[in-house]
Amino acid sequence: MNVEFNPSLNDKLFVKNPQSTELGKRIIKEAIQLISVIGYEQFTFKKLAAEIETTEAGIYRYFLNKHKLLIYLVSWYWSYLEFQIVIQLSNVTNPANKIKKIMDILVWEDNLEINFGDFDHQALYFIAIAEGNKTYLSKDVDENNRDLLYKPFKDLSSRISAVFSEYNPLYKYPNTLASSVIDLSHLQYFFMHHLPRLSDFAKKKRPKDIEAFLEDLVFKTLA
Amino acid sequence: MNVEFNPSLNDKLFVKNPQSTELGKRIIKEAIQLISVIGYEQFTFKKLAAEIETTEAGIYRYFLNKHKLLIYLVSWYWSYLEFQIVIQLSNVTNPANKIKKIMDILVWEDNLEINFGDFDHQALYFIAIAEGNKTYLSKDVDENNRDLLYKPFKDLSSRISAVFSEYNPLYKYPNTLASSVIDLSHLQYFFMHHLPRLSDFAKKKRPKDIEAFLEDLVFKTLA
DNA sequence: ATAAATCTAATAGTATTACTATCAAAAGTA
DNA sequence: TACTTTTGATAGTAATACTATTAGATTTAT
Repeated sequence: MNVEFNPSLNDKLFVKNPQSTELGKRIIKEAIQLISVIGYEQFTFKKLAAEIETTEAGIYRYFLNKHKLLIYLVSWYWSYLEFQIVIQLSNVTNPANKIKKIMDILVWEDNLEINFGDFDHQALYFIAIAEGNKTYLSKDVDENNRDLLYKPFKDLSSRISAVFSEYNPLYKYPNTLASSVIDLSHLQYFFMHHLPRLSDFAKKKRPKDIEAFLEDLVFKTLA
Repeated sequence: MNVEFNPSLNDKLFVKNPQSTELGKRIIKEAIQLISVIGYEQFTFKKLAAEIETTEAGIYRYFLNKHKLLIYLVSWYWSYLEFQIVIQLSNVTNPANKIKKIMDILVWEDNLEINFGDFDHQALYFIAIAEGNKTYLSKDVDENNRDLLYKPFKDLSSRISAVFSEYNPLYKYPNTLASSVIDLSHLQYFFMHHLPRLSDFAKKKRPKDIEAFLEDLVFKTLA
């Protein structure tokens, strides 16, 4: 199945909109591949340029630096998750079921039947896991925040928070719990694969176990 | 009050033990200052060398690169937290009180009356918050893990996990919950100050509120 | 249809970063 | 005194993170 999904990301993320040209789209597609393979630190515009057979300067025409490119990719991912939540919750009325659905969306299996755009979704998921919080854990966080670069992340969090409040209007920390759950869905996936002693799921490495942990945590906390 | 606390950190973290010489100790002290001010990305050995009036090469004699130096600093911090837990829990018998004490240690006020070593403890706390997970969110995580570089973090997590299991031996995910709580204690401090919509404490910015959130979360989850 | 304007690509640079190597002076130690 | 360790100073390299300039291609205006 193939549906259109084109989130309108903040202008300040790019010099020139990569969705507007063929080269721009190739930059996005190959950047996802390359970052997921070699990691953000080892990733350079020069290496990316070599992959897509253009020049460094060609990429600078689209993105000011690699940090903005990372924020662009991860923002796309947050928007995508929010969109998933909106459509998958559209015909669910029971708040408990909504929460279960959200946990299912946050923790992936590679069970995605709907593909948006021509790129490797799982690679983008891995980028969100391993590099996602580098988008804000930097000294320019306040400036970027003023430019609204983290809006997709906050929108996602707010939407989850709203469901938590629907389930229990008296719970005092819905925003904190929502941002925590998003973060943990990634962190525990990483620990499960790389730092087993920090996890209880390292033997079987089943994403479903992380989902169970998060569901248990959320339902008990909201009870 | 001044007490000795010198964790013996893994040999592979450094080329030459910085605790063994005066210059080494100055490197640690000023690195903490500099990283907390300009952030890990902007931090370079050249800038650090300028601060302490030595040369770049002088610092390379102690640390292979800035990533190892960061892991060194953060490892020191994990060891320090574990030590705090050990001493502060030594005369507490009630598991619930132990958990409260742990949350209190994880979330700081600048209420530290005991100082170990000659450096800015709060600056190191800020480094742990903003840069801590960059120590493992990198492509060399598996190699570093084989070299046992993350042992202090895991030891801390295991100790907390053990208290959770003491409180409720039937809880299925003590390790996951422990590593989650450590991470969240930092993440929510960061959100509270920089990304308010992701937090419920941005108005008052009181660390005690984060502590209350975590306590509530842990006790309900373990119940 | 042609000139002007604009958009894109390619080349060539620079400053900084992340190192490595070497050599000699100073200081502490046996 | 000799020996080892520590520090300092200098110099250099490869890679990174950009910037500036120009030429070619494409679009638009007349």
